[in-house]
Amino acid sequence: MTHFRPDPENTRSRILDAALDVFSRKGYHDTRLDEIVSESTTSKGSIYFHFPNKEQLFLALVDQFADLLERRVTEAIARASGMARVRLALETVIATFSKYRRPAKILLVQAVGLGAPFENKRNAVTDHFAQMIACYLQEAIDAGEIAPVDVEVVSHAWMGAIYNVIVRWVYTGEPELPRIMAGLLPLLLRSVGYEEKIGEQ
Amino acid sequence: MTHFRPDPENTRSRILDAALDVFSRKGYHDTRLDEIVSESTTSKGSIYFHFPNKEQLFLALVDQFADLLERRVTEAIARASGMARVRLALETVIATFSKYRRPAKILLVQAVGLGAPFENKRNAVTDHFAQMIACYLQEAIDAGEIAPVDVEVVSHAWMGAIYNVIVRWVYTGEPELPRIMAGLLPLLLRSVGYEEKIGEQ
Amino acid sequence: MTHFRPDPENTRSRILDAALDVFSRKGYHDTRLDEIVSESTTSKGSIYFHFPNKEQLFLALVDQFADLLERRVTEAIARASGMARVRLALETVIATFSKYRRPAKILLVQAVGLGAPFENKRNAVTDHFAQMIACYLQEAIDAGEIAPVDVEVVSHAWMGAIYNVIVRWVYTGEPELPRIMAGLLPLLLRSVGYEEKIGEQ
Amino acid sequence: MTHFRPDPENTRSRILDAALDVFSRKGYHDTRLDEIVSESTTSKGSIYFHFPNKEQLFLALVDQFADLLERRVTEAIARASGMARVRLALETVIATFSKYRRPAKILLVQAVGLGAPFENKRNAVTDHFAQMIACYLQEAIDAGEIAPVDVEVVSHAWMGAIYNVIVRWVYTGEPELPRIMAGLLPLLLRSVGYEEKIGEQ
DNA sequence: CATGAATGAGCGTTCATTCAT
DNA sequence: GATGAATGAACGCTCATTCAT
Repeated sequence: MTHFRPDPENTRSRILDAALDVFSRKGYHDTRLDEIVSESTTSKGSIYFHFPNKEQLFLALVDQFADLLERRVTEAIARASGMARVRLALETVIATFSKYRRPAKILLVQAVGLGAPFENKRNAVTDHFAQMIACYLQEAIDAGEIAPVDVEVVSHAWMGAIYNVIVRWVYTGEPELPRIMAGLLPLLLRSVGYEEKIGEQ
Repeated sequence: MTHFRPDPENTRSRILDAALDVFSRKGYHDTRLDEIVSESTTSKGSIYFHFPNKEQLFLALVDQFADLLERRVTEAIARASGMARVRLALETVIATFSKYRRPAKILLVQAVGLGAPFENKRNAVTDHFAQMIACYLQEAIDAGEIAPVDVEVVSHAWMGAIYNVIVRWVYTGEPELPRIMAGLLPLLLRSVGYEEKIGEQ
Repeated sequence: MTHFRPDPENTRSRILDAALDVFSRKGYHDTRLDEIVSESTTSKGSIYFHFPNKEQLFLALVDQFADLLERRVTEAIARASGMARVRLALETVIATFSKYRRPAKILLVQAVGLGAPFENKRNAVTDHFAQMIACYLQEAIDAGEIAPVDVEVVSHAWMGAIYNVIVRWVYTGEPELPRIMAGLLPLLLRSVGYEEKIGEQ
Repeated sequence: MTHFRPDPENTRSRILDAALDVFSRKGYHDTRLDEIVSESTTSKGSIYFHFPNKEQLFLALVDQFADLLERRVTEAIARASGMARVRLALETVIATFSKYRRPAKILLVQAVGLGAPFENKRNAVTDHFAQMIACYLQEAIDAGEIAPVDVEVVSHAWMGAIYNVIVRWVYTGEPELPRIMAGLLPLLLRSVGYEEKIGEQ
């Protein structure tokens, strides 16, 4: 057999693309390496050249998306403060999940309930953003923008609220994104007694 | 002289107990039927006499807990109406998850990300309670107790909020249950503009 | 498929028989589990039910033969002493190798040059018998039957001499066993200055 | 300005050196081409430029050492005859094995038990020297230096004796070389009734 | 000549499921 | 009803070999 090499430098990307597709559709355990192989027009050997094993290939996808999420949020809140920053963080998380359906499904669904090496992954990402939000919330409380609340509980509740609505949207496509944006964000902010002024943003 | 005759229901229960224990600790895929066999002091054959296969054994546990949840909530809201009923429903869901740590873990974690035959299960349970809550919320809105909101978004956001806080508690034991109860419920109610009166249960 | 079970208790033996046959013909690495499966009229699962892995299956054969060798020699020398005992030990080793061609090939050829878990096996067996012989030789020296020699060197040289002649016989069938018996034993005994009396034994 | 042009023989040697090292340490099957690559600071392609495949690379080492052995023995016995020639041949074989520990291990251990293409190799080398010795022995018998013996059995027994003592020394370093030299050679010669005169080299 | 990414046939091992006892 | 030895399809992973650069 001749080695068809249409774009030598991109083998790794082609693998990641195919893996993202198959993993997000079938989940970790129902994904066969052979499916990724054929979908990526590479070979088993290539996968194992670029990734140590199936698990690490999966985790590479999760990490890749977690990093993207982090970057987006960090950029978004760069010049904001107080509740505006909280709002931007939440908004960016929702928007990013919405924009990247398949990575979102991998992080929020397929990475759940796996064994020890994975389990912490989703929780780690969640905790990271929850802590970030808790921190900003506390600042808003200290600044007197909102009344005191249990920021730890609030931040994790918010992450869960976002996750669940997004997961449902990932699966069913409902409710439509505008409705989510319009309904979810005010709901979260209202839960800490922060009413957005009409016409803002 | 009477022979020792094993109580059939007893065997089935021993299997379910062992399955609950192992599944909740290791998850669906990392659980070997052999582990359930040894933990239940039964046999492979017994498991396959009482359950058609591994999948159905797992689902039996999920169903069992979903039914319990349903019963508890139904009882709790029997004589209430309006936002009081909403409050009771949420409260009961949280309380029941808290009381049954391992079944909660199975429903909220281990049943996630499995193949088609499973994932409908978790989503079905979630949807069921979300719809129930959406329905009661709508009544409260119609009754003028709270301002109009997107009940579909709200109910799924609430379920997610509860799930995530509970999942974290299942894993880490934090925050302590009283704090969850004190922090989460008011948060959810406040998110639809419903302030509990001081002193109210 | 129905489970054909002609002799339920003998599955393990059938596996060992087939393994002995295939391993002795092809060597450890060139033996495929599938070949043992078909030759044993069992299944892959059965092999892994009775043995933890390929390596241990192979070692079971080696150990089995090493034990047999030990037993034979021990019985043979039970009531002898001095050089007569030495002679009997050597004779029994040669005779047993000759009688069990395939196990001999496994121990003397196929178990050589494998990785760490095996390597010591052949050496261990060799050392064991060499030490035994060295011990008896020393007694014969102390008793004045033969002149002093380096018993450590002698015993290992003897084992090697026997091994090599047997290995050649295993491969080529030459020289014929009587010639080996007639030529090898006197050679070894003469090497320590012990001449057998004509007509003895 | 002259370009740096790698000496082709140098590359080939580096590969052989690395191969000798790794093969002698890990054996044929446990050696990965990648290990030889890194140890030789060359590349996969280089190995396949200089050798047709792994097997031939291994055999090149065996042949190289067999040739050396042959040369040494031939030189040593050039001007001798009768039992003196036999003694010199044996002595040179032992001395050469002792001097080249790693090649000896490859020939005597790692080349054993491999598939058809190899095992003829080790056996061929053994047979070659055995026949050479058998031939010289026969001459000594014909010349009346020693009593008649089965030269075929004797020569293979001798090779085995030497091999086994050397193999043990290769693994354990025991017994020390002088003891081997002092003990093994007289033992072999005595086995055919040839007593060295005191004071003789 | 040298390089190393790419290939893919091949194999050991797992484990849910079956069924004779 | 209970038991556990037996089954075999299925899969992750290895590694010698190739060849475009």
